[in-house]
Amino acid sequence: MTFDRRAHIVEAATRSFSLFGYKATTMDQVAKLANVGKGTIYTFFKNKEELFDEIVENLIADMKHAAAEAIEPDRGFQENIHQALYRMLEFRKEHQLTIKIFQEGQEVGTPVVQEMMDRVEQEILSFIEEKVRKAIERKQIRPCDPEKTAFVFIKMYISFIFDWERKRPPLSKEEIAELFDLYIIQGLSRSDS
Amino acid sequence: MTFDRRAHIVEAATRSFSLFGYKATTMDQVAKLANVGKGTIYTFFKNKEELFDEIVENLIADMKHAAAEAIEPDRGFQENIHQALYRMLEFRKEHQLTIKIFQEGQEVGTPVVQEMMDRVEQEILSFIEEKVRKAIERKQIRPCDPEKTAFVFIKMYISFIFDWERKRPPLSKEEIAELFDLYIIQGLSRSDS
DNA sequence: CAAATGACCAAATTAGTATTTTGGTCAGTC
DNA sequence: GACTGACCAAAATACTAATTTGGTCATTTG
Repeated sequence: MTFDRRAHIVEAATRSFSLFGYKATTMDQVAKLANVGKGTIYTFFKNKEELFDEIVENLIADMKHAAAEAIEPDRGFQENIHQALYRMLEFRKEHQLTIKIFQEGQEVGTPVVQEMMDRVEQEILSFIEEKVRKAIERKQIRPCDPEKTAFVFIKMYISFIFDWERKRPPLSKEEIAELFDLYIIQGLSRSDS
Repeated sequence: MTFDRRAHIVEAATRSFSLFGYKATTMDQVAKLANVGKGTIYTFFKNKEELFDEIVENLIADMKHAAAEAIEPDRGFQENIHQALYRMLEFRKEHQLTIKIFQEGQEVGTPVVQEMMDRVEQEILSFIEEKVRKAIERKQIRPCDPEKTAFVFIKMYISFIFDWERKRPPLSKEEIAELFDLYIIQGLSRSDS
């Protein structure tokens, strides 16, 4: 009957953070949701922030997993990058927890939450940077600074997925792939017909 | 002795908005700074927002002027776009009023101020969009959707000028020009040596 | 006796309120 | 009749009381 208490706590906290965000989640509430005395939480986690840390760590792992799944070795660099980036940002856009977190980080500005946002973004960056590095090695793309390149890729996708549709009809996944190809891969030069 | 009262008011208000932002600027203060009774302001402007409107309109005009100055017909499209975009974002970054406004819009979220931010961004977009349209006509670049293209240009420059240097050493004007050339104009395909 | 608990506490938040300030008006001045 | 500043309702702020919160630890429980 006595399930793994730690797992219960993490599960309950994940649900609460997803539903109410970081600030509005109280340790009392987590304890009740987890059917556990409040003190018990503190035998597994030093404090609220560390509990949140672990949950974000899980989230990042899930997101990386989703991105990795989107990649298929026999497809080209371009197609893989598109699938992976789209997947990660879709993830960020659809999962309750990321929605709440990014929202809270932006409008309330909780420092703990902002750190986590940065962590998530940094993780996406590393993932893409690695792919770019490999593509350069394999001469699939022109040589370039992998960090700046990954940075540009991500900023472009975020712009298309989040910013563009704040005042315009959203772009489909295919449209975004085309734009990525046109602007970043092909380039605008050479008006050859 | 009795200078143009309206001009005085605008001048005083500009100074106050630049110094304290929209919310923290009071009509009493503007009146005092302009050496004018408070009621007088309301003979020229319906309310605080309209006064602010006019000042932002001036700001936009100045910014467009700066951008237009950066353009020289005998230089290529690429160089001109770079100079114009850089100039506008530099303007936004250096002018007391834009700094205050964008800051207040972000952290306090005053609706009036956010509208103005949007207005400024929309204006930059139109300016660039027009340049892109002309470049396509003249076959200086590959055919493409001018709005999306202008959007990408701006997002990329904002990323490089504002976002990149939040956690990394800033990029020089030349570096940004090179990156713009590499990613958008040339493209990453074809690893020709 | 080790693991779990919840009453407990200082510190932080929030709710409630009195006070001040603000955008805007308009009767009166010059 | 252009201009003013005392005036007002509404909004913002400062202040305080009351509540809630993260975290602890003496006590209980299995």
